[in-house]
Amino acid sequence: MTVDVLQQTEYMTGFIIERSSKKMKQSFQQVLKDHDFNITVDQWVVLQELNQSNGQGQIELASKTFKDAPTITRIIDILCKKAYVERVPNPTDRRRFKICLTEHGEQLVSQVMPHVHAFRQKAYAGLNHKQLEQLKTALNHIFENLNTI
Amino acid sequence: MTVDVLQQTEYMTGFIIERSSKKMKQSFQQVLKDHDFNITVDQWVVLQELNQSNGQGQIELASKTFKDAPTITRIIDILCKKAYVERVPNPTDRRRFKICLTEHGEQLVSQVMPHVHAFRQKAYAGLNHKQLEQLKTALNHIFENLNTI
DNA sequence: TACATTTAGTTAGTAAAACAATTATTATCT
DNA sequence: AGATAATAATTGTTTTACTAACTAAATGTA
Repeated sequence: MTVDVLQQTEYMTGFIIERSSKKMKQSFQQVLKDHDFNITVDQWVVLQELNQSNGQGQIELASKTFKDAPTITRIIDILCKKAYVERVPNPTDRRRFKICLTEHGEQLVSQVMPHVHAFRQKAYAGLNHKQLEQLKTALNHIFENLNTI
Repeated sequence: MTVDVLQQTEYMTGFIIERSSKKMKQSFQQVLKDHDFNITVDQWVVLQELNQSNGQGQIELASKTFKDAPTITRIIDILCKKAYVERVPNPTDRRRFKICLTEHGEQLVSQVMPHVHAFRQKAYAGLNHKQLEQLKTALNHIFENLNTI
């Protein structure tokens, strides 16, 4: 293995990570569109996180979805307009809101979930548990390498 | 291994792919900023591709960088304003341009490259060649799973 | 040649990401 | 209590993603 080939390997890695990430987003967006769900993938990620833990503040949502506060503000704005969530004032801290799924939002989540499972089956087909674990380990390793202060 | 844990594994995988991809982009953007290179990561990707093969058309650039045509149009607009590239008319096809690095652009590329190499060393530290190959294989597998028509 | 189709690139509008700056509220610390 | 710092959320700006509609040029075909 020459140095040049190794450099090529490392060059391609960043591209391949970004490309697969983009493709997953594009592909699931197409699923949402095909079934006439009028939401984006990023809006879905927030809805799903609320479905797991309803009533979170925007800071917590930002952290769990790996988005920043302004992005969450705007996504919540849109989801409120669509009546999938509502900002409930937090009586113990008037800076905060509890972001809560509406009944309409809960219905949407339960309608989308089967398509999520089908999408994962398609995306990860041919990869066994060990391969998925190694994939996550390597990506988390890269993340931690770059997450230093 | 229960079904629930496997589902959890698969759930996290998409998040981890996106998170590491975002982190790489954010982290390299910080490198560019720290050294006062007034370009974005996406602009850099185009410059680097031109450095490898100068004079490509915009369609080819879009394909190689996994961006779409309108995005390439705007990135080229910006890079032209910054005088790093220029649109050279293609005499054999008047719809097309050859996108060419200027001398100024070539200088920028040669100044940025050392930081790219340092960034890769940091990002992939602790991962051996086999691990990087397996990482790429798994991600390409996912990409191909989703790339069907 | 004339007509339709394809291709390269641009333009416009909405959604999202990153960053900085700002406002309002709460917490902390003499 | 009063000044200061920290926190939650919003606003503004630039850039990118995606879609659709559009221009102009090239290609295919009757």
